[in-house]
Amino acid sequence: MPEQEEDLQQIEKKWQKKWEEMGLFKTGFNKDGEKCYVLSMYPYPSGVLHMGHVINYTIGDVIVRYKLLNGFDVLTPMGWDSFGLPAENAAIRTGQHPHDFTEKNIATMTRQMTRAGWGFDWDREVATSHNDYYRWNQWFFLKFYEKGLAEKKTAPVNWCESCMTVLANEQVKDGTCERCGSAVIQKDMSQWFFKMSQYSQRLLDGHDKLRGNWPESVIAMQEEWIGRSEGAKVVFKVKETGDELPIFTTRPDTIFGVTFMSLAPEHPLIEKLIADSPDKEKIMAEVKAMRASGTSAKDLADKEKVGVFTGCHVINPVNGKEAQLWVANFALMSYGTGAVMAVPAHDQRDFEFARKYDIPIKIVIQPEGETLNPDEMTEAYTAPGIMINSAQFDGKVNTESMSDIITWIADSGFGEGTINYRLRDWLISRQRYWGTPIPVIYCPDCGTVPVPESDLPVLLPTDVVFKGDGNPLETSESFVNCTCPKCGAAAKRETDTMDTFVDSSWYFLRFCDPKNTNAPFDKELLNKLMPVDQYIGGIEHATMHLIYARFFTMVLNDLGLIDFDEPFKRLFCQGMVCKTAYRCDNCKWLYIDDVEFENEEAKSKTGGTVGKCKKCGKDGVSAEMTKISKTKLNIVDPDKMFDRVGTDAVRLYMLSDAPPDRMQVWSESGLNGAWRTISRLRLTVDEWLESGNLSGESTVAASTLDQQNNDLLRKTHQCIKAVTEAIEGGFHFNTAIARCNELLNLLRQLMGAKSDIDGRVARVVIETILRILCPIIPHLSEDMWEKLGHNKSIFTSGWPEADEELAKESTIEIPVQINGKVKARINIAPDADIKSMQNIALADSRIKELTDGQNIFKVIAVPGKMVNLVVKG
RNA sequence: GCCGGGGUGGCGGAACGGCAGACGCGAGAGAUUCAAAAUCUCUUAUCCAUUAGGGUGUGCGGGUUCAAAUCCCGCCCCCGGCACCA
Repeated sequence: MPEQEEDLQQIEKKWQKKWEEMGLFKTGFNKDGEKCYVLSMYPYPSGVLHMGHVINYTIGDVIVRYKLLNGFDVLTPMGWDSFGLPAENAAIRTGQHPHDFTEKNIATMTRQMTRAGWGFDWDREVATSHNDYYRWNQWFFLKFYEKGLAEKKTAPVNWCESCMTVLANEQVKDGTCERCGSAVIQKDMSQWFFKMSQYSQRLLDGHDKLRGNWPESVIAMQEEWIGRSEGAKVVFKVKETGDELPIFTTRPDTIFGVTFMSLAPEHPLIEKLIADSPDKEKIMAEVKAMRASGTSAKDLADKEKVGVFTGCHVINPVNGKEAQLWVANFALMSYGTGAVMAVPAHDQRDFEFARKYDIPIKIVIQPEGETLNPDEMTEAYTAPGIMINSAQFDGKVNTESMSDIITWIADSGFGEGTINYRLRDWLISRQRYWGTPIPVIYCPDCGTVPVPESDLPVLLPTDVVFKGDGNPLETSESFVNCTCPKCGAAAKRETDTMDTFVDSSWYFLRFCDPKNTNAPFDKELLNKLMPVDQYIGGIEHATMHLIYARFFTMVLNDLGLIDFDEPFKRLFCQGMVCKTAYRCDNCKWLYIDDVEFENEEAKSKTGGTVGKCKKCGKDGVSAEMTKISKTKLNIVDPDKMFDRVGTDAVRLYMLSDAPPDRMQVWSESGLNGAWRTISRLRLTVDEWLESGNLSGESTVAASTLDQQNNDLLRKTHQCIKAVTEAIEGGFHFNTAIARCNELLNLLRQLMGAKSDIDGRVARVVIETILRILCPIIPHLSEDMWEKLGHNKSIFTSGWPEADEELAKESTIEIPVQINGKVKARINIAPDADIKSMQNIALADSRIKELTDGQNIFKVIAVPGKMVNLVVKG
């Protein structure tokens, strides 16, 4: 560990100041270069920097610096996602105003982020809780409203009892609140929505542009979330009441097999259907029980299928047959039409339901050469087969007849072919204070009136009370009471605020023009700077932020405000930071210091038992590699790490072990290794400077060198080539670092052997390593670069170029195999032809010996790779 | 169940048709030191011979090929996402 921590921090500060002075991270630094917008997801200002931020912003910063070295004009902004619940909860707890709480946290985190040395253009900083930002949320809302894309409607919504607010579908995980983990209930409420479902198909189509540049998994998650399915809408009629009951099905081929129909418990028609039933009360009680039984994943998964017969029947339009009409707990009001035609023979859910309630099962699809018997079936038959009992479709293969059936249904007036999406409208209302007020006024005479553009922003009032029971905004008289902009009558203001995902749906646009007071941004500036060339963030935003932002961008494009419809050209998702956590059966999670390891090896184990608990003495403490978290007592404080080894060593370690999209394992000893690597590099520079043998020249002709120096020079160019490919091929910084280590090891080995290294070659080697590693260890690279006599920043030195000629080997060693097993090695010219390779291989003494008296059937030679002899005894 | 990503030494990982284990961590031995830390050198997949060499090895079972961790077929396991979606 470093002895000169003071020194390290001085060096870091010195160079951060220098970069600031030279405007390294300002747009226009490489003003003739092609633009490159590198964006790391902005943080919520929690007040504490955690390792997730560190990996995210380190990757972003390395890319920024790499692009700068490659001559790009880089845009690297940063800001704050500063509206949201934690500030408000803190206000309820401590009485501190959310604004003060937020500003304090922003100040703390700015300090931490600056200290980390991440290159952001702070002149472009935005905070979404400032009214010069959120006023434009309101402005966009008005535009959406004009276009009919913002709408207030009463709908069953997700309500979190603990957060006291509604949640968007995307914010409900396994039936619990994504934020606080408590149960989410369904409630009918009148709420504001953005009509995102209208964009389902476009969101899906847009993926074609992103494929190859976005992680496959994120695209897959979005596709799943949007949930397109093709099928048909068919209108059934209720025999008893004459009501029309449309259903959506993806299996119109089974429509002749309908034996009952399921309605969602929330279906609006239920009350009317059972109005005349003698069992009315009883049925309604069961329906209510179904509605009440939770929506949490656990409930759903183990929930048995239950239902109640309404006493009514539906008429199947295709054959006029009657079928019982049931209410069933597995039918969802939120998908399709809330009514499902049930074909128990060919759908597993319907099958289970029919068996339970003794409803007939009718076969309409038969596996080829078999005859299904409804009484003996143990599960639904869902594979392809031959249609039977299906009128004119009998004898056809169901999967091939799908479109014919849909055409027939449409032509006969029974329904139509249709596409259904799982994606629903985006609920943006939140019953909270710390967010953007929705700019709407309710007038007793004029109804819902949008706030005129000229009256924006609608500011958050300060005369509010935070008690924790309901929306604090409602406690502000000055806010709620207003006059109608249309007629001047006394009116009430909307007290719902916007989901904070509205803020993050366009912050990347504001970064292009952060100070604009006349508009959210200037279109021409956006045309120059957008789209984001490289976006970096966590995968947890796959179906929330990344869908909302794409939707928002498409709407702004339709409104003519921007000229592109996909905001993020390339997306990179970093892996989680994990660390071994220890657990004792008695004492639960343990700090590593409370574990008595059974042996040295146990210290590096990432699973199984490792030793004794120091607290209670119990044996069998288990180790587990898991995401860093407070509860598992395996957190790492970035600030402490920076103090101990400096930010560069932390950065180097974060990137050196695994590719950055994989899980990162945090270990103290690994960090020490990174520190050692840096120390060796610094030592090497110092030794050369002290020796006085280092040349001032950094160009050297290979022809003037002896073999050893020539070799060193060649390895240097091979290193440049390999590193460039590793970075361009998907940010494989781990192998890039490994290549530099190899080169440094080689140099130090020669130095140790007191070899006669040419001073010019030494300079080339050292400077190449520094120029390659400077995006990763920027402060110390600059420091060494300066020591080597440079008076301009290393970041103006450009990315080193590999000289293909110099990188070429004069001879290479390749293996000679006999029947696929390596038996000897030979030296050949890298461009030796097959014939000469064969000759050299066959002339090798060891090969001669081994093939003596054998028949050589075949000699395979792959130029530049290997020779294989096929031999039989 | 479906979708995505994985399974390689004690550990993180490299190689992605052509020498398996780069680089780093850990461990062992030695050098230096009064001593420790730091640093440096060597060893480190495994088994047999241990001098030379030989066998076995990339989750499991098959296949293609002169050659497979890599390609194909069939399984198993781990991580992440979705899941009564009609």
